[in-house]
Parts: sequence; C-alpha cells; structure tokens
Amino acid sequence: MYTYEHPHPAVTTDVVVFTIRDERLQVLLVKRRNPPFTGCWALPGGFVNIDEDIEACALRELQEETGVSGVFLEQLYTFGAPDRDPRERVITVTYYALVPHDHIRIEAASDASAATWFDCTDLPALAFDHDQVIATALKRLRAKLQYSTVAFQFLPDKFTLSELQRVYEIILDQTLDKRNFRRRMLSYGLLAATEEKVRNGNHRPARLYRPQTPGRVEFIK
Amino acid sequence: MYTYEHPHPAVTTDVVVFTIRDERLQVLLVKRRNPPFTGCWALPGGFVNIDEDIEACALRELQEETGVSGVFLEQLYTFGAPDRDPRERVITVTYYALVPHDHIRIEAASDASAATWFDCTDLPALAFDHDQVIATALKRLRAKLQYSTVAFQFLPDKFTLSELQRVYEIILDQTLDKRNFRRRMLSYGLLAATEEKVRNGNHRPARLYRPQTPGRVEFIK
DNA sequence: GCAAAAGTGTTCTAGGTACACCCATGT
DNA sequence: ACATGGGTGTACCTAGAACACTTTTGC
Repeated sequence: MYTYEHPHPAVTTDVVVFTIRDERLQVLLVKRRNPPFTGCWALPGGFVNIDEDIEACALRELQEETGVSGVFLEQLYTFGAPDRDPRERVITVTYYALVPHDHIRIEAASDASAATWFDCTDLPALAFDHDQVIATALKRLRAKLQYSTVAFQFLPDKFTLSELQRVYEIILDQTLDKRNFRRRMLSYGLLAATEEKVRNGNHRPARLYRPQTPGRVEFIK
Repeated sequence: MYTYEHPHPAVTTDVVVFTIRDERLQVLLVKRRNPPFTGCWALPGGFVNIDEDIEACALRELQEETGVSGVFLEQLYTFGAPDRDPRERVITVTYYALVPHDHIRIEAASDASAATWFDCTDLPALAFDHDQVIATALKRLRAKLQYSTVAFQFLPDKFTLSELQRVYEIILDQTLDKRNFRRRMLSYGLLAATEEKVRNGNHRPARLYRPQTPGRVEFIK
C-alpha cells in the first residue's frame, strides 16, 4: 500500500493507433474485460508505472497490443475531467501512433484481449471519453497531413506515389488530382526515386520512392 | 492520509503567462519559497485538486498569480520525466495564457510571493524543466501567430493596426511591411473598423479596430 | 514648417488549381 | 486488342513580397 498526505490521481496513457487497411483509415480498439465499462470497446492503454516516462508507457502499451515498435508516436492531449472514470480520479495522457499497413499482421502479439481494427467512420460505443480522444487525434492527423510528411508513416520503406496519394485521399476523404499531387510531393525534395518498380496487375509498373529521412517527419510549406 | 494499492504520481499544472510589456514579449515567473529549488524562479503552478478539472486548475493558478480571468488559455504539453521533481514523481500538464497588456496592472493580486515579468530572451535559471516548457510555449505561440488570430489576445478590446503589427514583430522578432500587413489582416474579414480614432502623439490619429469575435481565436489561411 | 506615425497601390513572383492524353503491362 | 493503372505539361489564378510617397496631427 502507498500512502500520501494529499490525494493523488491515477495517471494512464491511451494510444490511438491508426493504420490504413482495406482502403480505410482504421483505429485499434480493445474489448474491456474489467469494470468499468466491461465488454465495452476502448483505446489500448494503462497505468503509468511510477518510474516510467509517460512516452515510454505509451510505447509499452503499443508494443503489448500490437507487437510493433519503432513507429511514429506523438503526444496528443491530456484529458482529466474529474468524473471521466467512475472508480477514482484518472488523468490520461493520450498519444497517437501511425502503423504502416505492412506491419500489422503482427496483431496476434496482443495480450489475448480481443484487439480489433475499426473504421474511423464506423466506431462502436466507446468507454470513458475515448470518442473525444479519437476525434482529437483525427483532427490532428488531418491537419498534420497538410504541413508535414506524416503520411509516409503509413507506408513501407519504399512506396509508389499512387499509394501515397491513396493515403491522403483516404484520410482527407476527398479525391486529389494525380498530376498536381505528384508535382507537389516531389517538389519538396523529401522523396528519392529508386530504380525499382513494382508490377501490380495488368498495367504499367510503378516506380518506388523512399523518404530522404525515413522515420523522421519533416515539415513542408 | 490517502492510501492506494499502487503508487500514484502527483499531478500539477504550470502556466506560461505571456504578455507584451515595454515592447518585449514577457513571461511571468514566481520565486520559489519552498524546496526543491528554493529561491529559484519557476512558472506559476500547483497541484491539481482531486475533484478539480485540469484546465480549471490552470485557471485557478492564473487567477491567484495575476488576478486575471477570462483570458486565452490553452493546453500545451504534458511533461513527466520520472526524475523531473526530486521529491516524488510529478507529472505536469502545462498551459499557456495570453494576457492583454492593459490588464497587467493587477499583478499585486499575487499571493505575496514575488511574481515578476521577464523578457523571453533574458530568462533566469529556472526550476525543474520549466525552460523546456517555456521553449515549447514560444514555439507554439510563434506557429499559432501564422495561422490564427491569437495575436488579438495580447491587445485590449479595440486596437490600432500598428499596435497589432508591433505584437507580430515583437513575437516573431522581425520587422514586417506595413502595407502588406494591413492588407492581409483586413482581408481575413475578422476585424471591424470602428469610427473611433486615438491621438497618440505628434502625428495623425490612428483608427481603432475590434475583433469580429472577441475572445475567440479564429483560424486564418 | 517640421517631426512623427498613419495610411495607401502597383508590380512581380511562386504556388496551387484545373484539366486530357499517351504508356507499359497482363490477359 | 483491350483493360488497367502509371505517368506527364500547360494555362490560369491567387496570395505573398517588394517597394515610396502623401496625410494628419502636435509642437
């Protein structure tokens, strides 16, 4: 047991894990097996250990639920309404992560709780204020697409410009002009053309590009 | 005494209070009177009460230290390195506030601790990781000048375009072209010209403008 | 009449948008 | 040969940058 002179809130991290699957922007949710909100879907997350850095905690949760590491993770917002958890005062520091679609076979690494991907546009009822958290993450992600290279984080090391364009179109939910898109992306000088091409069906093979600074999200504009 | 099965961190809020004084961007700091860092300068802040919303806590700290309320306040970032406070684990949710320069006579409302304004470019040694917090706040403020009307929050209800331009110049630390600045600001349609003018010295009086949505920060661009 | 800040227009450039056809491949 | 997605160029428009003089006031 741990005692304090003044009451202390509990602190958790919750992570909005985004990926692109089946041409949709999806979020990872887990089914709660304990009260409160037993049986309800919720963001993966948990209590911050007393000697653990907050971001390290988010990374750990991400690793436990998806088996992935080395992916983009950024602090989002801290939610702390006094009544957001019925048990005790819980303040949650939220993060969002972007997982490349070729990494997500590893989802079995989850700790046996049912972890499932949901379309962002078709979410179930969520525990706590997790609907707010996801809404905030979506807003941030959409904004960040416009002034940075975050979109690269959804894709493997090498990708085609059409794949990149699809990422933008799916997240922003609008079609983009192919010529303008390609010119703009290349004009930033943040993509290097490789000599490789991929044959992907009954049509001309597409050139692969790779980020100049893989893993790093650069500002554009 | 309060006891928990698992150890809980303490949670504080710290507020970076910005104002423009003497043609400089300044931050409010208080001198610490208790360990750790006794005698050191620090951001105003304190522990979150167990039933208090986090933003309400930041507002309360702001009120206690400056006597001001109804000013712009926005969550900044949550800092929680395990060793950032030598006493116990403390996670701090930071905010930044913008105070109009005509409100800051009220600084005597402070709870007797020495609260003083410092130039952002000439800060003393700071307690904890408060230098990082201020650096983060400055970055956010500069970014936000570019795509929103935050700058209005430094000024009284009515102000001249020259005053507004000075706010931009002081924060961005660069001179701006008067004609381009005025055209751009007016083009957003977020400022209403009043019929009033201020005589301010041996020169032509300047027209006063007021925000279309006072208190609200709008996005531009 | 002079000092001092307020106020005002035009030109140029760069980046964004709109838009239609040929190319390389598999079947 | 045809279906499929890959790849390319030009004209237009708008927003931002550069730049200098007249106006109104106080002394």
